[in-house]
Amino acid sequence: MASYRTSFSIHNILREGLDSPRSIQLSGEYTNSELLVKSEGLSCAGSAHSQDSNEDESSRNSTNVPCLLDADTLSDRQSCEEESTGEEYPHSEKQHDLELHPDTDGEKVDSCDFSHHPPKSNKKRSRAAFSHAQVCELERRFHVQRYLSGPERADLAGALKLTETQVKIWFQNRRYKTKRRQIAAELAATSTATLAKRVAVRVLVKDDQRQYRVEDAHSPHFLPFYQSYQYCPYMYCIQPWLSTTTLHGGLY
DNA sequence: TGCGTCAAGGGGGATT
DNA sequence: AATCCCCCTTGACGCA
Repeated sequence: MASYRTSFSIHNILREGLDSPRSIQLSGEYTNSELLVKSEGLSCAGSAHSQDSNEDESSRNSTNVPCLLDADTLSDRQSCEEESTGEEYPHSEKQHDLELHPDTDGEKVDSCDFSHHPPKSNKKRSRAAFSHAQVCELERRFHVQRYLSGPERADLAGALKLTETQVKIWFQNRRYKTKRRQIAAELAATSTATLAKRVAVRVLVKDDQRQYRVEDAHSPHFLPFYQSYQYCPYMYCIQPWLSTTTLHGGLY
């Protein structure tokens, strides 16, 4: 596993946030000290992030919410202790480059400093890994508002030392991720309910006559139709709208 | 090594 | 034309 390191640290962010006029307090939603606590103590850890399904309009209007993280987001990143005590953050070369040239975009990948990891190919794409503090702040902001205006995006990008494009794409991906999870959850709920209510029944018919007694259907070899897909995947090809001539002696 | 996650690529539509 | 968005895919990465 490659560990990306730059001389850039959270303290740099925090120091800039404290010293520069572009304070980390972007829209009165959080303060420098809050970010300091979050970054050094990382109060976001283990918090019960609002589930995606709960990210409703009300959350957009809320202010000063604690820094929150998805469980998965938290889990697949380094521990807070690691990040908070270390002077350096994992960053890709691209990320480093983007920070050095905040106005540039993806094309800059090829001109990255690969002194630590010589490129195998000039076209090899590297994936930026945002720091825990950056993700934490992005998540917190996302929880407050799911869409950013141009100036808001610029402020957030500046505060987090990311490009506006990175912030934009992060919010885009985050919204899509939220939607996917919500759909998956709804699908799981409805399919469970549907399966409980509806059971597909196979009926063997020939010459308009049922070819078995009803009680036979309870025998193990009469699998429900949907179960038979598991064993006969090609069965989905059998369409119910096929002509009766075709299906006589077959399955309905 | 397969799989899940995630930042980014890119197509296509809507808006200005 | 520029910009944003959604949607899906790609490629890198980390983990069991």
